[in-house]
Amino acid sequence: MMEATPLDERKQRILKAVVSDYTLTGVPVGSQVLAAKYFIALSSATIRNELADLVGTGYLHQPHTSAGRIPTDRGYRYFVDFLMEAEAASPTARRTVKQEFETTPRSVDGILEKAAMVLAQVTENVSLITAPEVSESRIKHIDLVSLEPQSVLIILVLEGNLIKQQVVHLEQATSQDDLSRMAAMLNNKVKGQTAEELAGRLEQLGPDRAEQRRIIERLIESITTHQAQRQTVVLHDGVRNLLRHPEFVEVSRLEELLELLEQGAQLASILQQVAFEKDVEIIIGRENTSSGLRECSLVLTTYKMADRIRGTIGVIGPTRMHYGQVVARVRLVSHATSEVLAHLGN
Amino acid sequence: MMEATPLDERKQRILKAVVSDYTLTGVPVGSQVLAAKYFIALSSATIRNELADLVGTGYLHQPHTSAGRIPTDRGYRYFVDFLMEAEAASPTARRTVKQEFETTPRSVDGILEKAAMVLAQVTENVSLITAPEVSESRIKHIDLVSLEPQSVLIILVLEGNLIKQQVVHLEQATSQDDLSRMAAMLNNKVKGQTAEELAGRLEQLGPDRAEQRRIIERLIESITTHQAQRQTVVLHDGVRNLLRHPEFVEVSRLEELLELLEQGAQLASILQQVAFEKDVEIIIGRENTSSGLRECSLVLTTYKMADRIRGTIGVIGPTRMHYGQVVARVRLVSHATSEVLAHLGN
DNA sequence: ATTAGCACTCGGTGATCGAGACTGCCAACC
DNA sequence: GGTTGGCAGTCTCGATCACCGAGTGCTAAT
Repeated sequence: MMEATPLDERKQRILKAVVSDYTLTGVPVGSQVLAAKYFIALSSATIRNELADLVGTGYLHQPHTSAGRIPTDRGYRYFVDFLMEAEAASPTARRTVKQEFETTPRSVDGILEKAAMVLAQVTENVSLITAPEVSESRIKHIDLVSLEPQSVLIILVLEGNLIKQQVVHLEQATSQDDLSRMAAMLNNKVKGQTAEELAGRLEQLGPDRAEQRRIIERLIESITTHQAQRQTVVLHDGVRNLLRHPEFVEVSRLEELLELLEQGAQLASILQQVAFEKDVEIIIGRENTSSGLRECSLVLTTYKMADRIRGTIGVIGPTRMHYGQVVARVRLVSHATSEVLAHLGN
Repeated sequence: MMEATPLDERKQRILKAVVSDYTLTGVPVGSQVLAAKYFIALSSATIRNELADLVGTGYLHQPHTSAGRIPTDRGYRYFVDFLMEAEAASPTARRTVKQEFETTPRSVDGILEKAAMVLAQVTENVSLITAPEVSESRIKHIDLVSLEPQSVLIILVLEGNLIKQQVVHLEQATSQDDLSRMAAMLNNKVKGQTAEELAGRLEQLGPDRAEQRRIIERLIESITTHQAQRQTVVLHDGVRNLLRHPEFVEVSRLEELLELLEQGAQLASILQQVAFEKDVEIIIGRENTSSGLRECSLVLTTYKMADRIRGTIGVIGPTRMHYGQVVARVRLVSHATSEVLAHLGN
């Protein structure tokens, strides 16, 4: 591995200029362009020397001998960590987000879908959103519907009007009337708890008729285990945006990426590992463990509901992206989404 | 437009051979290849004469003077209408479908998602499925949950354990207890009806306390109108499969297609127009009204639930596809899906 | 009606060449 | 010593060209 050479101020400015120009044009940046556009005071020869150093220390890459320079993953990393200036989201983007969020469905699902759509639109990349963990969500309402004598449909209404269903088989036949009574009782007991908390509360149900108790235990057990083993859902939108980026004319990259998106599990684990301390997390190129993301970067942050962090929201795009702008817009949509979710009520 | 020349038997055989060979190889088919592989008894010169006729009548196309022939949309149409032989789905495909459907979720949503996945896999194309029309589905259970004093969450459990939710605002505050009573009453009255039928049944509710009656009217009105204006949902899967087809190296085609898939409305209207008389409907290339589908074909059929046709299932792929095989596999998955849905119970 | 033969057309491949863009290096300069 | 102008060298890219081969259309013979 290259040693972590500290960069002097001029090298930093040059690196920054290379990243800026390259993200803008997509063409390797030469010393003359740099001298003309960014460093009027310096000659191209001087810049050449500096560029050679930056290649030597691994921040820049030279596709071939007579070409300009492009940033390496390491160069991008240095850029986003130290050089990138905070940008504000453009008025256009703000307006789009505002308009789109003016009318939203009154459910978490619908809001997150819309958020994915908007984020894809304003960043011109693929958006990603993890749905809130069901097991951490408070239960608002339970309903039990008899399907067959020994088969019950459990409906959970969670905070944010998120609805989850599951079918459970009982050992004994149970009528809809009995189920309704149990549902009424459960509603009093469990309201406002999470599925996780439910597991520990079994004892507090108090002595009831023994058979009902058995059934209720079965139902609660089903709820807790079912939700625990459920893998995180990742919504996405905007794949069409990728096609506009020249780095995806080679279809093989796209194929790997689509595979990741369509199966979802691997992405879920990446998104769940997002460090929550930082405001916005950026993962660049080969920093990704998935080989399909070698040429991509992720810009991720979190969103909240009821003042708790509930999920990850962000985008995936080519490594050559305008990080400042994307960060600003991801943050914008994240805040807007949290805001809308807050108004959903308890 | 070309006149509809009836093709003599030899021309038919040649057209069939061209389609078969071209779908297999992807290379324009020449007279020598045809003579060697398909018409040992004939010379290439004879075949050349026939080919020239077929070009003249619009069934074949010649990319340039010294190239072989490829089928036109018209050629494909003639092929699928008159020449295509019924194929059986391969044992591999059968096995895949069987295995995948062995464990399915006990809800329409989950089953259709799985069906989309399987169909994409066995046809190596993009699969499409329309969800059943909610307004035509029988209501199994209604639940009312108070969100805020004047705001109610309506939960409908439809046949197939399909759950639909909506939020409705009331003119007056209503307690959860009152809502629960109304829900119980509604459950007795509406069970087994469709949302469409509900509209006409208002009168039969009988004289109740006037205020409750008003609320119930409001709820039912909300259900019927809400469902009516809901646009059909189109599930899809397998976009990654398209990238394997050489016709999509040109990314612009892909972009149009993705746009269609991600917005969905236009596709929905196409799928809903599928003629139900025919077993399998095939739409070829420019027969499509959408410009994004100019180079694609659709192979569509229907699926059933509770012995009624409920939706469309099929694939979208390049015009150059192995129609016989795709038809067999679409039919296979359609039947398997209907079968699984039947076992969901009422 | 079929076919062998033949001249012709045209796309694809590979080689060649020149222009242009940059570099690296060196010597001169401040 | 850092900086700079100059220059030779390298490499990509696009255009041009010739050639090969596949495939055709036509004609005359069968």
